[in-house]
Formats: sequence, structure tokens, C-alpha cells
Amino acid sequence: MPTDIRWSVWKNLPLTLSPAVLDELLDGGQSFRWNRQTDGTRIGIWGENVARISLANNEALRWSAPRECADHVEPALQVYLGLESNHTAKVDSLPWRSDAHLATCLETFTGLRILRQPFGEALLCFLCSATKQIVQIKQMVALLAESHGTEIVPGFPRLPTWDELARVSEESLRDCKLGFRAKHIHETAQFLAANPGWLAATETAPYTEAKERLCTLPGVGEKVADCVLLFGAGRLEAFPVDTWILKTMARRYGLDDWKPAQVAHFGRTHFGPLAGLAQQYLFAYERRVARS
DNA sequence: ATCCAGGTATGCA
DNA sequence: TGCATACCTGGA
Repeated sequence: MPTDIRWSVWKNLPLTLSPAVLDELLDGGQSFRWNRQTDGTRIGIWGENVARISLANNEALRWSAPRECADHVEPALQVYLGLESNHTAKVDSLPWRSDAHLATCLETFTGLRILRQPFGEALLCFLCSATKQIVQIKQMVALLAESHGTEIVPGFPRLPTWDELARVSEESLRDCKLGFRAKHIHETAQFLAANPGWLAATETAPYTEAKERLCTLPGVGEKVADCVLLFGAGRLEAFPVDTWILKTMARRYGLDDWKPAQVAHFGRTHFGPLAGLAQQYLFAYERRVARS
């Protein structure tokens, strides 16, 4: 980290989280651009924003940003962390009263929420995610930012925009350790460059239509499309089914040998219109069990 | 060393 | 429809 960054003074956020839940929120596979410093502070980059977040002794969140960014980071954080919406009411609307396992997950990860990331960045990050673990995805997107993004402040590059990616060769993308994903990103960038406004229209389209549109992109299937819509467009009805969800739905709900599409249908009907929010709690819980 | 990881696209029954 | 297989790469 460059030493010449001048950070704004710490300011409190109206959010209280345990260290474990903060870890799950920022480093649990929703976003891939937060890094924990040795003192426990986390530095993250999204859009044109650079911020650091830490916990005060009472587990209250506080933030600070490079001085030149602080004015726009403050409102951006509200959106990113979903502070303007009534999170408690959303969680309460989930069917925890009739689902003991869900109730356990909600209690274990109290305060966990869905991040609202820039749509294009979510698409890029989840195009990188196929059959990779979080540490590897983080490495890929860090290389993408360092190699092809522009610096917001010295030492903190943003992710390249899709317009910028359209001018990068597939071979050059492979140098970011993307493997076969480089082809997907390259071809998606070419398509988006040839279809101005397509991405913005997809972001605001109704869920089903938006998902269909995303699935036409190379390297985007149902799971990636749902992640992009959940984490990049606030579509809480999106219910991404990955290996963890497949595992946990088999183990906790008896859905052994169900296909991903069947599990997705079960999830949407069982958990309701905010199924994606429930999914994040189930996901977090099963990962914790696996690690312990 | 060998296997597999927050999938997708393709080729065959 | 359904199922198997290839696809890059690096860490366990």
C-alpha cells in the first residue's frame, strides 16, 4: 500500500456486525475486491470508489476513504451496503418461522446482507468465477485491475470498464491467469462494444428477461446470470445454485440428486420473492460448517 | 503427483 | 431432455 495516501477521518455507519459476519459480507464470495490489512482494516474498491472499513470495539462499522474520494464514497457506501433499505424487514419476511434451518442461518449471520455492486463489474467478476475458489477469483480480478484498469488514487486501480476490455486482446487477458475464461470475457467485451446500451437495458429489465439476456453472453449460464442480477442489480429473487447450495439443499432439505434447475425452482418457491437473500445465509452457514 | 475448484458449452444417446 | 466431457490454472 502506498504511504502517500491521505485518508479521511473515520466516520461511523449505522450498522453493527460481528467480525465473522463482516468477513462473510466483504470476503465471502459476493465481491472480490476487499483485502484485509494486518491491523484488521479492510480496503475495498468498487466503481470509482476506494474505501476502508473497520470495526470499533462495539462491532459498529466505520469507514474512511482517500481524502479526494471521500465526498462521493459516502453516498456510494449507502448504496453498496444497502443502508437505505430496511434490511431487518426483509430478513423478517423470509419464512424462518416455518423453517428451523433458515432460522439458524439467520441467527448465526445476523446482519449479513446482499451487496449492491456496479452491474458491469459483477458481470466481469462472475465471468471469472467458473470452477474457481474465492482466493483465485480475487487474484484474477486484481490482475485485471492492475493490468487494464485505471487508478482511482495511486496504488488503487479500478476494474476496467467493458469499453476498455474491448480493446484488450484475448492473449493479454490470459496473462491475468484467466484460463479459458479469457475467451468468454473477450467475446463478451466485443459483443457489448457492438451493442451500446445493451448492458444498461439488461440491468433495468424485468428479472426473467434480464436473466435470458445475460445467458446469451458467452460464459454466462444460469448460475452466473443469477449472481450478476443478485449482487449487481439488487434482484433479490435471483437464486444462484452453485455447488455449495446444491450441497446444503441436499443435506438440510433432503434434495439429494436434484439438478441445479430443480433446486433453483425449489428455492424460489420455498423461500419466496427474496430467495436470493436466504441463499446468502444458507451459503455462509454451509461454508462455515465445512471449514470448522 | 493427481485432483478438483462458487460452471458453461458442446456433442452425443 | 439427459448425461459425459473438455476447458485453463494453481493450490491442496
